[in-house]
Order: sequence, then structure tokens, then C-alpha cells
Amino acid sequence: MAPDRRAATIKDVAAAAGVGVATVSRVLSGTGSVSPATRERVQAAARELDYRPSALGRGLKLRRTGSLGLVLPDVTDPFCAEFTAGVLDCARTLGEHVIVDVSHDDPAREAEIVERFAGQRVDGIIAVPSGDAAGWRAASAVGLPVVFAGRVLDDLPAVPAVLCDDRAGVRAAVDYLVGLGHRRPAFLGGPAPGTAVEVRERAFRDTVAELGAVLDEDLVVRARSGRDSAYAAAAGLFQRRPDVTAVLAAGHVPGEAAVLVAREFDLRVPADVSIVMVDDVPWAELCDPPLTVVSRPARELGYRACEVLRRRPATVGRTPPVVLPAELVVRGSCSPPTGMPGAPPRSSRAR
Amino acid sequence: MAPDRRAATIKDVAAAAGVGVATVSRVLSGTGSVSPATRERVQAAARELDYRPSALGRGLKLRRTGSLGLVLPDVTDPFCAEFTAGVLDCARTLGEHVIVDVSHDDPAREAEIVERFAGQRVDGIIAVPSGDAAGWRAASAVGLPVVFAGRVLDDLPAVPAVLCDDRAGVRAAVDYLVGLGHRRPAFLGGPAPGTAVEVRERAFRDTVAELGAVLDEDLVVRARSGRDSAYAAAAGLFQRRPDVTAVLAAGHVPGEAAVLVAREFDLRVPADVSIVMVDDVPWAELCDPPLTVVSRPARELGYRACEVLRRRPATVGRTPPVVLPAELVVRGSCSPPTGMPGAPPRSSRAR
DNA sequence: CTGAAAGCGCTAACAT
DNA sequence: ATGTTAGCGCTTTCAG
Repeated sequence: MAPDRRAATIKDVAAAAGVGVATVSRVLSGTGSVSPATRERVQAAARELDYRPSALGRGLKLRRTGSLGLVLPDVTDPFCAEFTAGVLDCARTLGEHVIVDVSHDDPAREAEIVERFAGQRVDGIIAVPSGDAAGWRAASAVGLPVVFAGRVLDDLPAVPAVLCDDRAGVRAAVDYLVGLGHRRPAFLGGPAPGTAVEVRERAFRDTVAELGAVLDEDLVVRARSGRDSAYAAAAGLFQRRPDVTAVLAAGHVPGEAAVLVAREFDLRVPADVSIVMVDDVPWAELCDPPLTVVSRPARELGYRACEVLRRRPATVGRTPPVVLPAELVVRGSCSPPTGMPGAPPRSSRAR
Repeated sequence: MAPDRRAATIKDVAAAAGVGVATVSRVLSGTGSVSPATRERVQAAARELDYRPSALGRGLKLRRTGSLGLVLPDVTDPFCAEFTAGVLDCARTLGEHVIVDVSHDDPAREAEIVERFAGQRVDGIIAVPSGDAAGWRAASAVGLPVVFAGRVLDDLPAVPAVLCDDRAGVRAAVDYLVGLGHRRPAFLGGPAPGTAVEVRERAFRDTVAELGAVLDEDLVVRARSGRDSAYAAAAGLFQRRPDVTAVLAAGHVPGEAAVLVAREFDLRVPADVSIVMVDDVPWAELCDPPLTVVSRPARELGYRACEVLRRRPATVGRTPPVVLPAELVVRGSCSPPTGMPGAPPRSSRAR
């Protein structure tokens, strides 16, 4: 096993085995027929030389690289991380490599990433898009298969997508809250990376209206991106309206802010204020009380996105999006508002 | 912008601009000299054809792909995610792509990933290794630059590494606990993905001894991988020894277990039991009380690992590992043991 | 069953 | 300043 400076090529193997390169290729790729004798010789030579076919030469010839691009707003976000795990799981079964990069929700940066991925000749791209359609339009025009996850861009309905039924999730949450007796639920919006918060806000508004509860505009607050902004928004809400009895946080960032601010203001959860948060994250269960959440199947979403990408070539025209359900996970952060009868519900998920 | 079935090649651009391929190459790579006139023509043609140089052809010629491999135990782990963000940051400045894959701490799978990365001809590999030296020995024998992070394999001292001074971190934590008056601190070990828990246990033992506190073997427990095992270990500890006044959790998984179990057993933190956890994670600050932790600079570690990889070619022989400090972040989960005077310390990190 | 040869897209001499 | 050419490592007809 000589640690040569340069990796062995197919030629080296051919020479060592005393055959032509074509034969080596056949043996190693299992294509065509080779006599058992030569097959054995070739394999021995390959092993001896520690030969590893170059994906470069291969890709050049085959016009596919066996790798796909994944662009996320932020690897650090629990949802994205879980999503990535799903993509990786599926990619593995497909024998594809995954190139990852983060956009930080910056359209320009996202476009640049797509550009670079295209240069790498990835076989396809999976993205939790940041909102700007321009970069993507170019990409799919070039014929690069793209799959969106967690969100569709209205301007690009032709791009296949795997989504989570956020609308239904928010609906369930509001329904739960109102059912508990909260007449004026508050909404704490804030961009949870890669999610359509607007969709949630709309769902919130619609549901509140449908259920005959009161939609108090003063209780619908939005935060800019970032923890601090979410914290400020939550603080503003609680300060301005000490009468809030329930809040629906549109993502884990505003959710954290709500918990923190409630504690800061010495509000007991759920006695003084009930909290529901969209996105289940590990700490939701560790919180005291454990947080009731709308859980999105992040991992599954990732897996499916990857599957869709593989099937993509077969499909032509606009594919209907894959929609996965969101689940309301009732734990301990909600109870009837003060003055109402009824004990705070216990966790519905056994440990 | 004709959406051709096949992407434009350098030849197409050359033809369109009425020049040779070399000229196109020169213009686009900024190498050599070209007359402003032709440069302009070439650029126009490239733009017109929506030309994107193929990394495949380029890589084949240049013998470098501009991409590096990152192998982690688990993308979902907060430490790994943060580490990845650091790698991505640095890779971006270097213009490198990052192929990610997860080993789940399985040596066989890890070896397979390395093998595949080698086939992809990555320019180098960054790994939070899972413990088995075999696969890595092969890789570095082939001349593939490798950098380890968070851990070195004793069998492979020649592989450069970026580490965190876990030992000092644990030392600081134990010192803090003992200083508070805890005579018999407990240690809750458990494999936090990709970390040398043994190192922490050893540091714990050494420090306890040095400080003249009591090293009670019965209070040193280990868990296998996984949340459930950590939970069981913690439960066992608290049950067997209701007299524990302080526990050092060797990672965020055992840390979570400790918090959960303490709550389960109706032990007040820090009044009844003080808790320090290795690894700072978002929820540590959200916990009530906020958890005192030994924080490892995950992101920085990732960034540095990537830097080291770039410099690698220059260096020959064994490089001394880069060691970054661990920081004890005092929040509110520790106080003197019951019966001792002194108020529980407040968070030292302003919000 | 096997080998020779033609590229895949690009860069870097080497001409001109 | 710019064009020609020889590969980089691989797969795949096309002959034999």
C-alpha cells in the first residue's frame, strides 16, 4: 500500500491488471460482462492500488454529479437542523452527497449560493427559501431541479414544494385557546427562519373571527428578525396590555421571548397567561411548565423534499405540493383564564 | 435567455464571442492579459448564454474541487450545528463548498463517509470524529488533509486538531461548586455527541481530589448514548443518593436529564441541588433557574478547524492542536448546599 | 469478452 | 494578445 502522491487512476489499475481501461470501468461499475478471471484480477489491482474512482471524471462524462445542494436560512435553527437531518437521511439512501450553505434569509446571498451550486453542477437543489423569487427563477430556467420546503413563493407556483399545514396547526391552537375560555388571544409574530409567518398570522385572524372570539388589533404584534426584536415585541405587548390571558407565538423565537418576558413580569404560566408556540424544540419539553406547541414534522419534511427531488425528472409541469400535517402537542402551558373554572391540563405526551 | 436543454460550455461562449476557448478562460478567471475589447465581447457572450463554468471540468484539470467534507455525529445536536455554522462561515470566505454527512457516532458509517468524500475528491475533511482510528488512518495515508475537532484520537496524533480545553472548563466548574461549599459533588457522564467525556470525567476526578473534596465513587455515574439512558442514570443517582447537593453534567443531554429528574423528584434548583452542565445551549438560559454552564466556543471551533485545513498543505509533520478556552458561565443553578450561608448567585451574563 | 478511441468542460503550456 | 492543443479521469460506443 504505497501512499503515492497522486491518487491512482483507472489507467493505473488497467495497467496493473494488464487490461484496458474499459474493462476496469466495467468491472467496477458492474456494467457489461467480464470473465470471472479478469474481474478478479481487476479487483485485486484496484484494491492493491487503493483505487477510488474519481467523481470528477465520472461526473463529467455522466453529466450528473451525485450531489445536491441544500440552502437553509440557518443551520443553527432547530427546525432547519432537523430538516437537514431528514434530507441527509434520504440522500443517503439515494447515494447522493449534500452540499449545504446558509442564506441568513438574505435574498442576495441566497441567489449567490444558488449560482455557486449551479456551477458545481449539483443534480438538484432543496431550499427553505428566504422569499425572493428572482434568484430562483433563474435557477429553474436553467433546468436545475428545485424543491422548496416549508414555504412556497407565490411568484413561482411551478416549483414543487413540500409544506407543512401551518394554517391547520394555528387553527388548532387558536381553537384550543378559545375553547379554554380565552376571548382575546394575542398573536406574537416574528420571523421564525424560513417560515411563512404571514400565513400563520392570517390563519390566526381567520380562526379568531370564525370562533366568535375577539380579534384585538392591539394584541397582534410583529417582531423583526432576531431574538432581541422578539423580546422587545413581547415586552411591549405585556406592558401595554397587562390584561392578555393567552398568547400564540408564531415561532420558537417569539415563543422564547414570551416565556422570558412572562417570567420577567412575574406572570405565572399558565395561571396568569397561557402560551402556545409554533415549532416544537427540545427545550419546550424542559420548560417549566412544559410548553404546549404546534409541532411541524421537520425531519419528515426534509426527507420528503429529497424524495420529491429524485422523482422530479419524471414529472413535468407543476406538481401539487406535498402537504404534511402540523400537530398540536398539548403540554402544560395553557389553562383557562383567571376566574374560569377548570384545572390546567397535563402533558398529553408521556415521557 | 434561451433555456437550453444543456448548459452552455466554454466552447459555446468562445464561438459566440468569436474567440478561442483559452481567451474565454482567461477573461473569466482574470488570468493573463486580454484586450479590453475582447474581454467585453466575451463577457457579453457569457452573460448572453447564461454561462456558468463547470466545476467539474475545472476540478478535473486543477486537481482540486473547491469543496471540503464535514463529518459530524449529528447535525441536530446544538454543538454540532453551531460548529457547522462556524465551518460554513470560514468556508465561505475561502470560496469552498461544504459537503456534510452524519455518522451517528458509528465508526463503520464514518469510514464509509470518508471513503465517499475521498471519491468526491474533496480538498479536505473536517471531522468531529466518533472514536475509531481505522477509517481515518486510511484517509490520511492517501494524503487527504484531515482536521479533527473537539477531540483527538490518541492513535492518530499526527492529525491536526482544534480542541476546546474541556479539562480547564470542568476544573473551573468543580472549583466553583466546591468553593460554594459542596463537599461531595456528583458527576453525570454520558456521551455528548462527539466529545471526549472521559476527559471530563478524569478532569472531574482530578480536580475533586486536588481541592480536598470527597470523590465519592457512588456519585460518579455514566450513561450510554441517548436521552433515555441519561435520564435513567440521573434518576438512579438521585434515587440512590438523596443526599447529593451538586451535580456536574458532562454534556447537555445528561444536563437535561438532571434538570428533568430533579423536577420529577421535587428537588428545588439550586436550593436542594446545584447543577452545572457542560455545553451551553439556548435553553440553558431559558431554564428556570437559568443554568450555569461550561460553555465551549462551538462556532469558533468550526471556524478555526476550517482555517487549519486551509493552512494544512504548508505544514508538514505533526501540528500542535489549536486549543480554545472553555468558559464557566455562572447563571442561577448553583448555590451553597442547604444549611450553608450565602445567597444564590445571580446571572453573570446580562440579557 | 475485451480494447481502442472519442469526448465530457476546463486550464495551462506552447505557439503565433 | 490570442489561438491550438494536450490532457485531467471516466464511460461508452464501436470494433475485434
